[in-house]
Amino acid sequence: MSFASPRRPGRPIGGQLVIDRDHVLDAAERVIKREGPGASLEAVAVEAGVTKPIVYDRVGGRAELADALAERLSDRMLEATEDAIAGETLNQASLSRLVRANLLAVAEHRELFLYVTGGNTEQTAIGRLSLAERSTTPLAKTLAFWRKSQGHDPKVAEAWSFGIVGMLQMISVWWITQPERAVDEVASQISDLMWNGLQGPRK
Amino acid sequence: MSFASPRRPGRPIGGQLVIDRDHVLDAAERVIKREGPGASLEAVAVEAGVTKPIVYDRVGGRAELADALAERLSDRMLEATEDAIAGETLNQASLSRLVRANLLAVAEHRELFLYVTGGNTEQTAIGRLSLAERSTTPLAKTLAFWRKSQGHDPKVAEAWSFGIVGMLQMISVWWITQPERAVDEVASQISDLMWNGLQGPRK
DNA sequence: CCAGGTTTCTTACTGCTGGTAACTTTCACC
DNA sequence: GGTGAAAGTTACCAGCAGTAAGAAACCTGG
Repeated sequence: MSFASPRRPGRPIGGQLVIDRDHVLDAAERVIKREGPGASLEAVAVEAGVTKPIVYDRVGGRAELADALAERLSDRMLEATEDAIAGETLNQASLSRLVRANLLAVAEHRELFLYVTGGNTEQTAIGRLSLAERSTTPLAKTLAFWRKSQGHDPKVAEAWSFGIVGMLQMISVWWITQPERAVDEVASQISDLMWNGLQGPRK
Repeated sequence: MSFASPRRPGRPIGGQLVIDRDHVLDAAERVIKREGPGASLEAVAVEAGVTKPIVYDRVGGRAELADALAERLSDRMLEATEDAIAGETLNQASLSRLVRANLLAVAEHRELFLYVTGGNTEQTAIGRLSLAERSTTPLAKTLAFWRKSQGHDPKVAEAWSFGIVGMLQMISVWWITQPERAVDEVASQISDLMWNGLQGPRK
């Protein structure tokens, strides 16, 4: 859609804006999937059928692109994990399915995941946190509620959610470089660790 | 030491090799500490008092530099965490000290940590795994032994150690961007989560 | 003692990328 | 119709990773 054919400089003949932000972001995802996490903004522009300044106008520079793609990716992953537990109350089995769904979602968007969690060169932390925070914010709320309902201090929720997300991210990176490993086994092992940890201290 | 003054091309007057690998790596650490994780190889060369081809000869390109620095950093962090538990058998209190020592070590080498765990652009995963694997390998051994001694299946050790290291890395990144947060509180919360998780299923 | 090869380092370059300034064409309004 | 805003493109700059080629000192065989 919106095939900006004019190779001619100047305002397009039809008038009005032709290329929207999502068109550029879609192109970016295709390029990253094809060329890997090292894909350049120039390649994104070519894939989108526009020129570089358009990319900068619509989404900003490299850091902002990573941030925008992080938002899209985290939405998809949240959706996938929520589907996995399907409204069921949290228990060991549903947690295992959640971890499994997370691993599979990362594998499906492998290159995109590496791009988003990878370096923004300047402030590397931001890139990794930007994906993480979109997951930790809802997770922290759930955790705080869960803790309170069990008569425990909900204050740990924020730190725990970052810990859990970090665990999932590292396991994902590790797993996608170990293709022979069975996803069910890894998901089961990790969900065991998480589930026991979440129970709080034994009396 | 080894102040290569000759701005003149050609073999140095004293004969023999003058700049060794460690000299370049030391310079790289200083530059990264001063200029942040985005420091260039050119800046490293200047700081070392040499030119770029020397850097490439001694340590290789950007990826190899990150790998070499990851090795140094992981050595220091392992030392710091081992000092924290000081040979004591693993329990909840010593685990908390371990997590605390880890956080403080990351804070001390903040920029270097971000450089090492940050993007190697091309294959981002490698950079993060290279630091992680140096921690997980000994940790997995310890975990496997611990599990066996408690009558549990030691097979989970590898996945668990990656999960734990990922948790620590993410918590570290999060914590160093939240300077107001008390380190003892975070260390205590995270060690709680870990300790309970490690205990295995309750009967 | 000196010619040629070896070691060690520098100069100078290529190719690419992120980012931007300046120009060009069309539209919309009065 | 003329004028300014809108929407693009061309063409550029600066900086960086990485490398090829050359220059000075040292070493070795005759």
